[in-house]
Amino acid sequence: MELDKHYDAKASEKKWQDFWLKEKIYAFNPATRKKIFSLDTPPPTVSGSMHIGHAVAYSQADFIMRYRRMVGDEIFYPFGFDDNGLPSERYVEKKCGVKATKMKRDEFRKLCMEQTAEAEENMLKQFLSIGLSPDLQLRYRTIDKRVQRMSQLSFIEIHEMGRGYRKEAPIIWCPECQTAIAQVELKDKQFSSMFNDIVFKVGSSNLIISTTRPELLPSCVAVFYNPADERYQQLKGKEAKVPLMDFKVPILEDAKVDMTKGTGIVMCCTFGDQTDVEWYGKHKLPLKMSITKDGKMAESTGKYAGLTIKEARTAIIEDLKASGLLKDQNPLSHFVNVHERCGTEVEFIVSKQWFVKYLDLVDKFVEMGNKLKWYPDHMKARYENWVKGLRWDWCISRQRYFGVPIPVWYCAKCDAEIIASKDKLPIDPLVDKPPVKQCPKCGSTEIVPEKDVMDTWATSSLTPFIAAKWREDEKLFDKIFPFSLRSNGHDIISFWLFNTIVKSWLHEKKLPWKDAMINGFVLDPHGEKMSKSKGNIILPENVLNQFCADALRFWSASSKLGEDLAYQEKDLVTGMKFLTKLWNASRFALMHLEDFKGGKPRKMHPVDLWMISKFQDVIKESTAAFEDYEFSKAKQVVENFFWHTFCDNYLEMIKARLYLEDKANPERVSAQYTIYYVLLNILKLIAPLLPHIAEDIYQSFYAKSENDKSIHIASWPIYNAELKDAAAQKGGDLVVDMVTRIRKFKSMRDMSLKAGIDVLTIEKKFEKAIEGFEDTLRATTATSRIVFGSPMELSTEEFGVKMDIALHEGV
RNA sequence: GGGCCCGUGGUCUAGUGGCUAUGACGUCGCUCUCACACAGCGGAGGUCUCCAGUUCGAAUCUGGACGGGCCCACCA
Repeated sequence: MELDKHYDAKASEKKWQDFWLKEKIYAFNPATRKKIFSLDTPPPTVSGSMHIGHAVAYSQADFIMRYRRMVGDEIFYPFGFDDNGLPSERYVEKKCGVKATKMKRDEFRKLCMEQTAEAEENMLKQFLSIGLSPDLQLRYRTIDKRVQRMSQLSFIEIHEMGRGYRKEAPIIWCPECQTAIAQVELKDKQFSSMFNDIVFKVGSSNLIISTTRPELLPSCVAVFYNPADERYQQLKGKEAKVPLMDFKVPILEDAKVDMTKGTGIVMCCTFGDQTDVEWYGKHKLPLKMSITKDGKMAESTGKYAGLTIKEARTAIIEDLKASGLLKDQNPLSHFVNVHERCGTEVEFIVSKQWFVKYLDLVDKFVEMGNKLKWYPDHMKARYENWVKGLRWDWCISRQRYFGVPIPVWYCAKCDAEIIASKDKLPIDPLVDKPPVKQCPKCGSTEIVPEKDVMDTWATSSLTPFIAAKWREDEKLFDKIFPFSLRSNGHDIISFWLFNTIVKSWLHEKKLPWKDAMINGFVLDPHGEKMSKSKGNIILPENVLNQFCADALRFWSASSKLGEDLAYQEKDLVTGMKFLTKLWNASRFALMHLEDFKGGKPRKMHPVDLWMISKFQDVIKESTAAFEDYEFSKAKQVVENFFWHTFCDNYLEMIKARLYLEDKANPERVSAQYTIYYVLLNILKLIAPLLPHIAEDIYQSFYAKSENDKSIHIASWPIYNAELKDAAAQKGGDLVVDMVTRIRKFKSMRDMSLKAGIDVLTIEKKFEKAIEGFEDTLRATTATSRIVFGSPMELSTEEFGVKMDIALHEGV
């Protein structure tokens, strides 16, 4: 079968994607006896569409899986979506024009279920359109009933271990969105503000304190100075009267106070910032909340009650001025934490939260990190840096709507926790009945449900469990767990990767995977991070439209593992050119293979031995690179060999033999055998990276003789030392070198490359080395006669060959 | 402030001790040679960020400086 003149990438990609699904090329066989290779990829959050970073990261993981499949492993390659939590809520609110806070919880959850399910179908199509090869039988959603059950089971087991506990803790709250938010949802924003020097009284003397948040005076619970600060030693143990307020607060020491800032004295309010939260805990300070959940001043603030934060700030400044307690005002510009979504300054409020106790396990987690094999190696340092910096237990409750409910009720009287029974999971305490009618502690019949849901990481940290059916299918789980490979971006080492290790340790006392492959970010052409506000977002669908999936993958394969990758359109163009070149070279090769009967000829031409010998090194290097997850190196090696050695040199060198009149001439058959073998194996080596075109060419010609239903389940080429031929390799390299030299000679004289050479005189000492290559050398350089003697004129740089070139007359 | 990574022709990049530093894009010249002009052949273009050290020898190792990136901490 002949290939069409032009490769229609779009049609081909669609066609083979459908084929792979239909033929179940990626199906995992649970009954397998083969070695299992399993992958745990990040379940994308449901944002409505795949972004370019996804496309690159998932392609990179896919390269490895396609390679392992060809090597002969049984592939366990699940694919999931993380529908829990904020991103989904945001997506739904935006898409449907609703607000979670203004809806009934049930209705909102129902809407989220419908919308995320729909969005996931679309996203899945996008992910498949770049040629990923997961087994869709292994698809999961983190909001699925079975996943909810698993997540709640994990919660209960952790509780049984004595590691789940509930306590009052300050949480980050967005007054605008009326919701608790996580630290990762914070953003720095620069504000111009005012440093207000206000007067606290200690006895009759003045103590000046600088603050940007005078409205928090009603919440003031202490003032601090640095124990090393000699100016304030005499204040120890004394109390300060808070201006405008009717109370005094203790003066305390803390090393965290910056002596150089303001007057070196700072007031602590519950709560102005993270440090206040810390001091509140550390110094056991009382709680005085001045700000309510809707961002207004609380009843307790007396005359300021009901004002917004800004109004209160102005009012208090005015009152301070009127009382002569405002000494000075200095404008300053500082960074404040705002909610990334609405840009509102966040507040801290206190409520009861669920925690997982794990600070005592830090050493264990470090040890686990050491056991994991990191690719690249240095990414381990980031993990360790994070683990060693942990200061708090893991807060897993969220005051949100769309997530896995915390499976607990409480006694309204004594606050006893009533945990759901394991065999009833999943449950929603707001809907389902508690397992007991009355409180086991105090006997009260008044039982209230928990409203909070779990942090999305509490569930998505279970992805290996989810995919391998932990506590569901123990036989399968034992086979799969621990996984072979985890792939994720370096930005979520401290979240997803770390949390997964935590859960895996708690439940199974094992590392969840053997290897971790960490990929970089996609940046814009200038090397900057993409963001909506900068307007420099590259949409994968545009890339796919303008180019194609294989080109996108080709570009994705060009980044070294762990390194960031800048989007350069020219790299996509390069990918397209490569596809064209591969197509054309194959077209040429297959044209000459139509009458090839198969089988290795007894006598191989030296040029063919040269080619096959050189190709062994390519197999070796490419395989080694894939084993180390170095797909960029694998790509480079094959790309370079294919384009330059195979096309530019080898195909040119065998043309004369291919066009021989006598089709059965052994020299021709030797060349046919060689292209059959080398091209097939080049296709295999490139198949993990460019699955569509490799399949297309394979199916057009090789499938009928190779018997594998798809190139992606064909066997990976194996390095064969017996095919290494030192003599042929030397001779071939020498000839290539001479050809280059002669091409240069002609090029410098503006001559056509087919311009004839009468006599080519080559230094005698090379006669033996190029024995058998003379005809090839003559044909490739349009030389009539080669003689060996003592020439003077040209010498090649690499081998020191000396040649004379006597041109035809009149050329 | 702490940790990690990076700094190679105009642009991107390979190379982790050794002959005249790899390749791609761009650029210039030639060639429409029977797979491919989305090509081929050839040319020009680099004090390998800087300084000091180790070494017979450093882009490569060590120390420092400068510049860029990411994560964390801080932000009264």
